[in-house]
Amino acid sequence: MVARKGQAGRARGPRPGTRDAALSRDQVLDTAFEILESEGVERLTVRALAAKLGVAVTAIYWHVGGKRALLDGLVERIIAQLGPVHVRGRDPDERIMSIGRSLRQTLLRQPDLVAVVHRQGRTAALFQPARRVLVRELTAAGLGGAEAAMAVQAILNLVIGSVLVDRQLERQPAQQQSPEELWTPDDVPDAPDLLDHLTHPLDEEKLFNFSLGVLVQSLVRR
Amino acid sequence: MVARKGQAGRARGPRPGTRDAALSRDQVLDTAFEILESEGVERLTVRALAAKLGVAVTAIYWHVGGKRALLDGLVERIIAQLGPVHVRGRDPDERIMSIGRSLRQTLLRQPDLVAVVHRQGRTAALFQPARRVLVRELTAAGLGGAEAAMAVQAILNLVIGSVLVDRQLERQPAQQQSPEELWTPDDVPDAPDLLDHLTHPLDEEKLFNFSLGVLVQSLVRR
DNA sequence: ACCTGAACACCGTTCAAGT
DNA sequence: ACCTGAACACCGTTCAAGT
Repeated sequence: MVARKGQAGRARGPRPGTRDAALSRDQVLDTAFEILESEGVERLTVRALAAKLGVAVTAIYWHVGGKRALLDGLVERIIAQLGPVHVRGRDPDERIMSIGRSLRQTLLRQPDLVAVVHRQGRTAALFQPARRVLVRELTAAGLGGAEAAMAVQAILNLVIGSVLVDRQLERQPAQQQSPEELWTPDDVPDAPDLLDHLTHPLDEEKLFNFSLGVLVQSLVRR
Repeated sequence: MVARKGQAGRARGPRPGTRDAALSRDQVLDTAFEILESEGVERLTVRALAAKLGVAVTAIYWHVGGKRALLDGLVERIIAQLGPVHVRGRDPDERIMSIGRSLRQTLLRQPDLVAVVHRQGRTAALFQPARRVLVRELTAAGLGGAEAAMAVQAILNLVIGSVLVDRQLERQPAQQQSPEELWTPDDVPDAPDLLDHLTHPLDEEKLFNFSLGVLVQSLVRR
C-alpha cells in the first residue's frame, strides 16, 4: 500500500497502477500488454511503461532487458493467448478448410497483435498451433510426406496473404487515388461492369473462401 | 563548387555529396533513396539525410515536409521504378501464371523496398501495374465482371503471402525453436518422413507455383 | 524563396550509485 | 538483488531569424 516513487505515502505520480510489492518480470509484461492493446505499438515505449508502473526507466532494463527483449516477451504472450484453432465439419475437405477460416478469423480479430508478431519475425511460431491441427487433419485425409508439408504451408500462406491484405485495406479506407486515375478506359475496354467491380472493394472473406476451397480440393484429391 | 556549410570553401562537413547548386525536392529524394538502399530503412533519418546532403535539418522540411511525406515520396519512386510485369507463354493459363511469377520475382529481388511500401500502406498501388496486365489477360481468357475482379485479387493475394513469408524465413534463418520443441511425436505419430519434411525448410517457389497453378486452372475453367 | 541555428519534446540505453 | 538519477546519443518537429 506504499507508493514507491515520489513523495512518501500519498497517491501521486503518473498512474501508479496497483503496484505495492516488488516488481516482477511478469508484472512488467502485463502492463506492457495493456499499453499495447489500449494505445497501440507506437505508444508502447520503455519510458511510458516505466511511468505507468510508477518506476524508474532503468527498472525495466533490470527485469526484462531492453526494448527488443520486451517485445519478444510480448510475442510469447500473444502466441500463448491466441485461442485454439477450431475444426468443424464431417468430411476431410470441410474440416481442413475450417481450420483456415478459424485461423483467419482469430487473426483478423486482433490485427495489432499480429502486426507485432510479424514485425518481430515470429509469424512461424504464431502459426504452430494451426500447423499441428492441419497436420492431423491432412494425414487423416490421406496425405503424407512432402505432400502434407506443402499443403500445410500452402494453406498458411493463403491465410497470411488474406490477413495482411485485409489490414492494408483497413489502413487505407478511402482509395488514395481515384478510380479514374488507377484505371483508364484503355485498361478495361468494353466492359463497364468490370470497371465497377475493380474499383469497388470486394469481399475479402468470399475471396479467401474461394481460394481456400480450390486449394484444399486440389490437395485432397482422391 | 562552393561548399554550403561550415567553413567557407574547403572540403569539410559530413560528406557534402555533389551539392553545389540550390537544393531541390528531387535531389532530397534521390539521396534519401540512396540511404534507403545502402543502409536500410532504420538508418534513413531526417538528420542523416540532411548530413549527407550537407544541409541543415530544417532544409528537408522546407522541400519535402516531414518524415512521412519523405517516405511517401520514396514509395512513389519505388512504384514508378519497379520494372514492367512480364507476360510469357501461349495459352491463357500459362500467360496468367507468368504474371504472378514475374511479380513475385520482382518483389523478392528488393525485399526492403517492398517492406517500406507495405509499411506505408501502399501495397495496393504497388500492384496496380500487375493489376492492369492481369485484367487484360483474364478478359482475354474469357472472364469478366465480378469473376475477373476476384481472380485478380486472388492471384495478388497469393503473391503477397508468398513474398512476405519468404521474407520472414529470410529474417529468421535458423529456427528459433528446435524441431523437437515444435513437433512432438504425438503430432506426427507414425510418419517419420513427414516430420522430416515439416522441419526442413521447403521450397517456397515450388509451393507458390503449385498454389498459383491450382488457382488459375480453377479460375480459367472453360 | 530558401536556408540556418537553436530549442523542444521525445526516444533507447548505460553506468555509477544507493539500499 | 533490486532500484534510482543522471547522463549520453540519438530521434522528429517547430520557430524565429537570416539572406
